[in-house]
Amino acid sequence: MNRRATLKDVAAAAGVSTATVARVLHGNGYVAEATRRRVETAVDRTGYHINAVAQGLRRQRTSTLGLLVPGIIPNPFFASVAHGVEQEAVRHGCGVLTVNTFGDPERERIGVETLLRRRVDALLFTAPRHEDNVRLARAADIPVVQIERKTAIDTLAVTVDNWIGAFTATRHLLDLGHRRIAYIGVDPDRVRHRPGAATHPNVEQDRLSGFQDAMTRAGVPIDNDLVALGSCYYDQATGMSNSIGHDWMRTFLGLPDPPTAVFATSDIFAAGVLQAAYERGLRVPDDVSIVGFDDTYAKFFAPPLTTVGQPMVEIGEAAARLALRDLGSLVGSAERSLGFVTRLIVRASTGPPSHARYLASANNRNLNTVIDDSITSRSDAV
Amino acid sequence: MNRRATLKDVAAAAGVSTATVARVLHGNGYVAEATRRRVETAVDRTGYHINAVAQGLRRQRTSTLGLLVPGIIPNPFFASVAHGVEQEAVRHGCGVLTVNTFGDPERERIGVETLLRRRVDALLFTAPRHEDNVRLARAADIPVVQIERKTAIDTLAVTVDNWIGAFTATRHLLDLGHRRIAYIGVDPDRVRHRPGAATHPNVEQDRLSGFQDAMTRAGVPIDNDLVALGSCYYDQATGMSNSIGHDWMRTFLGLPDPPTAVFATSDIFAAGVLQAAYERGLRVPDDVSIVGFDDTYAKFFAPPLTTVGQPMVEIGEAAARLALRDLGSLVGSAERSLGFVTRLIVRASTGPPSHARYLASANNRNLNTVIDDSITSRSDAV
DNA sequence: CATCATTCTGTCATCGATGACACGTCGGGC
DNA sequence: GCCCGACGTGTCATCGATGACAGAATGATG
Repeated sequence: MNRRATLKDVAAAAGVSTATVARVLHGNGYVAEATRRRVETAVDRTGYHINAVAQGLRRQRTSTLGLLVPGIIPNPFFASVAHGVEQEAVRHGCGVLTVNTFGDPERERIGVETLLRRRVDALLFTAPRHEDNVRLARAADIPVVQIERKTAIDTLAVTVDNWIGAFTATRHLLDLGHRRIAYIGVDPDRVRHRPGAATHPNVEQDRLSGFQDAMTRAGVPIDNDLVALGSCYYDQATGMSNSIGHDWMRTFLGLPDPPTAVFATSDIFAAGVLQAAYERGLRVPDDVSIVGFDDTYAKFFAPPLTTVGQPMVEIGEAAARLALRDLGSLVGSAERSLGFVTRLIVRASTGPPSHARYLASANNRNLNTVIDDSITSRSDAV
Repeated sequence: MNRRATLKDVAAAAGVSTATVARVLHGNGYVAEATRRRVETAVDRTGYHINAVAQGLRRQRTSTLGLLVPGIIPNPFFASVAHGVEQEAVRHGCGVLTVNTFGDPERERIGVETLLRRRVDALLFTAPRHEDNVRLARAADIPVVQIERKTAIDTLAVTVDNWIGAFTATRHLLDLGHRRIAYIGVDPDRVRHRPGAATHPNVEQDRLSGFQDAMTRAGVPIDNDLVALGSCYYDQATGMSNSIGHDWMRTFLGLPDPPTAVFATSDIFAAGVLQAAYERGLRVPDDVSIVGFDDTYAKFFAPPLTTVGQPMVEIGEAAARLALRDLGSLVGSAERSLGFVTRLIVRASTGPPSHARYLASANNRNLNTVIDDSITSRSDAV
């Protein structure tokens, strides 16, 4: 079995024409029962596997989605989205070609060109980095989906409401009685002013606004000393983004009046916060409460972290579905954009501040909240 | 620009034949300077991207690797390996088609067939699940690489020495003065007796043996109450593998003479151990030392975990290189199998047991060890 | 001036599957 | 006996790039 069997080989083995074999393979057209059986045994005997390359050329359809991700390391968020995309694609008989861009516009461009060359049926950008690249994809006349972030180019899109996520998390802390709440996030301005960058949703701005709005509505003043804005979510070189949370938390703890709660806009930032707290011998949530974002690492920490969960797998699935639907009917009949919401997942890292423990009680307003008792039940840890 | 431009379109636009355009594109054969320029502008003007599908059919080579992974969730080990594969593939101008098998033999089979249909140039199995599937791939006459685990079928392979990893970790704890050391791992027998399963290296057996051998050589008896053997690394349904570590640690802590150190064969097991310790108000490493495995989550924990690191990205890269080299020269001139070693990464979760703190000192033998001071320096935490 | 190597370009069969089309054989209804 | 629809099967152009081959033009050499 040196050369792979072709349709022709099978046809010869079964003593029929290639058209008949094709009919058997795809189950369309008329084929006599006896012939069908003869062909089927011939297929088995020759170990024939249809050649998807030739098929793709002929059909002008490869049943392949192209997926661009900034890097599945170190952020498991993208791994989960990619997983969702793959899962949904497989359900539709499609494969997924994944390209890592490392968040670099140039690599992203190369990725787009590679995928266009390979004639993917649709192109999915996760956190697109430069609008020129999205435009390039658009020009190829295939469905394009932007996930999580969106450049100025109009395409299909799947996004998440970050404002409500941040708002709910902050509100949760306020409801517990916290007043000195620190925020560790990324500076919206630095992201905004990158040329060609994604503009909507403005993830960083929305998270910051959600925090600010919750504070303001509760009549709690925001102490600028407690608002830490970095330049990015993780360091490309070292990947050590937890050091960002760690360093800021150390700074906070050096303040005359340190925060009783910290809201970090990523589980990895929160990891650093937790580490700094641990170093000082602080108990969580007894001495300080911590909320993360993403629900990636959160449940593995000690204590398991309260966090703002994003439906990562569902996002990926929705993106794939959007792309594949658009493949079917070119008229954009249904919606071209899907929005998801976050949910606050309450685990064991948040509780009332020590000085206000007495007013704890159950005035914890319910606003899109889930209690995760899976491992360390709340009562267990407090 | 409704239809994508083809070679013919470019040729027409430049007033030459398709052969000439091809020559310009690939830079081989003779082309007059003036013609070359004319063709190049025609390429730009038409927005031409070579059709890799047609190219693949003609050349009988798709420049695509097929990668089977049990699932990039919840285990980031596979995500990192996949990342390495992708990175190396891109360097060689190849793409990667990834299929998740969820560790299910049947899904693995379907994945192999899908990838064979798509005529990938090589097939990489990460933790192959059933030897029949590997055999199926072998029959297709393309390079096959088995990563991390290996079935009875002979192919190219990339593996890691787990024995030395477990041995070193245990030795590290012994050197620190620990005698009551618990082991949380997976039962080698349950894995071994799965039909068609991977047999080499026997990851579970090697890790257990490494632990046992280190203890035995140090003359320390093994308490079977402190050896926990589960059935798998993570629960397919819930993915909550940290509960395994959590539950076992609770059991250990209920013992009359609890362990002073725990060696868990996965960072996620270790996460559960850490959580259980935290619930009891124990300090790490002051009250109990913890060592993990994989170096996936380890550095994000509080305190950052001492762990046995596996060179995940390098493994992926090596696997891709092996596959691609074999593509070039069909004669297996060089080695057909690559072995990697683990390294012990010492962070802040291990220290001398409290009753033996006085004999701590620096008799910490060096055996393939790395000290990671990146965040929480050791002295800082102890 | 003949010869030959070098440079430059075009023609066309091929990779393997597809599906429109044509052709042939039934059996039933008129 | 004729016509028509339902079956059953084969032929062949096509998708787009490739590269072997042939042919043509140019310049150099004896």
